[in-house]
Amino acid sequence: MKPKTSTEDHILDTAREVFTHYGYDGTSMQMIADRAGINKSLLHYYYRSKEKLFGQVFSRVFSQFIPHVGVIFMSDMPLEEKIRTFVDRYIDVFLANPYIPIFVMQELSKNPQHLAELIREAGIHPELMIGNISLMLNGEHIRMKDPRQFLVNLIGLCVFPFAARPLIQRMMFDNDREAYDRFLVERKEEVVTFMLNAIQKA
Amino acid sequence: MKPKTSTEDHILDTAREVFTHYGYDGTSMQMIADRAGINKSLLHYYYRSKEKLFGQVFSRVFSQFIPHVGVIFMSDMPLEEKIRTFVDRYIDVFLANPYIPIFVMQELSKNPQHLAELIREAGIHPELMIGNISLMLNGEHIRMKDPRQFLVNLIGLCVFPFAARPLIQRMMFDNDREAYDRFLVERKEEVVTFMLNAIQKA
DNA sequence: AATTGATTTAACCAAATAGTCAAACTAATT
DNA sequence: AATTAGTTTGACTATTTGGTTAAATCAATT
Repeated sequence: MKPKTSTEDHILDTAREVFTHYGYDGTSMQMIADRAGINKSLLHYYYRSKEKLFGQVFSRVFSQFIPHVGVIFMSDMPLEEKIRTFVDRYIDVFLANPYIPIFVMQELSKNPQHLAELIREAGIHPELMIGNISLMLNGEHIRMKDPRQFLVNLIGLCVFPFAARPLIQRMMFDNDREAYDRFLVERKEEVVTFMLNAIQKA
Repeated sequence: MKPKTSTEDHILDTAREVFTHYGYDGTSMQMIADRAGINKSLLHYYYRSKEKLFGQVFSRVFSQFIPHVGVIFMSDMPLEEKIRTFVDRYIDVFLANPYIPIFVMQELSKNPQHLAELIREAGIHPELMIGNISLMLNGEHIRMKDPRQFLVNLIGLCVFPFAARPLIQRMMFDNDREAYDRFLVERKEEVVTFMLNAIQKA
């Protein structure tokens, strides 16, 4: 009972799975076709080339990776709740799609040329975001004043455990997948209190 | 006036450059040969296959990526100095070899099979490290008790800005390379005080 | 100068790759 | 039943890939 457009979407979904796991160079059109259970020519029929297909996948995944900080930090929640909301949602995204962080960072590192376009395309306005957070950090009781350091710390604390998952899981958790998943969930609260303690004046 | 063994080493160095930037799949033997200014067959003469060559490169780079926390945290420095020393050295490694973080994480994510062997080979003993840090966090004035969360936070704060460099540099620094380099240096001190504030009891 | 061993090269091979194309199939319309 | 337009396939191509091999070059020793 697939809807009419199923094939095209099915290809995109499969391509996303394979590309995000193995990267652009590590993925062949044949792999995608096999995994999708269709003929390779169909990939070219719907998406003209590997690059085009990859482009579609990447811009989707990219907009998931870029945290829409603006929306959350623009609201009138108290600081603590802003941080908590952000951490919560962001970590959830990665729990559902574990390969996103490495994938995005690796591909961007290999060719950052289209980055400007991607940012525009995703409707992100970094300057606003920065200015916004700068205001927020202006309070009397806040130690940390640099919005950039704040953001890098906050995002890094969320992203890193996913990017380095194999390593950490093996070295610190006896390669026990479930134990590491529990760790990641506990981490939501941990990151929030960690951030709050760190930015407040002693 | 190259020393006798120059070719073999030259190949390994060049391979490291290319592999770390473009990844295993993104690198061809021809690329390495060209960049090294030698014939492709020489690569096979000295290192029998692409996998073997890559293996040598990876285990070298891997041992640079794994922070030798043990040595530093086993010493009798005061806590603050331990953290400062660690952050300082670790960030310096990446300032000198910017591609290491993404490279290691990406390749490990694609195939984590040899990880156990690599860890053994690098002479790392995670359990000792963990136990060690656990003791250190036992002080009355320390809030954070979980050595794993501590380590992931500490390492993540150092690694992330390098892994996500293209993104952060573009979004927060107008793609100004030098500005971002300054940011990274300032960050050494920032991370230290950030960590100290975060782990201490309010 | 001749011999010997290690180094370096050019020519080659089989497999895999992205991409093309015409033919076959499907389903709806006339 | 015939036509038509969209979909799917298998066969094909040109290029690139990792890898092999025999010949050429080089450097030291006799």
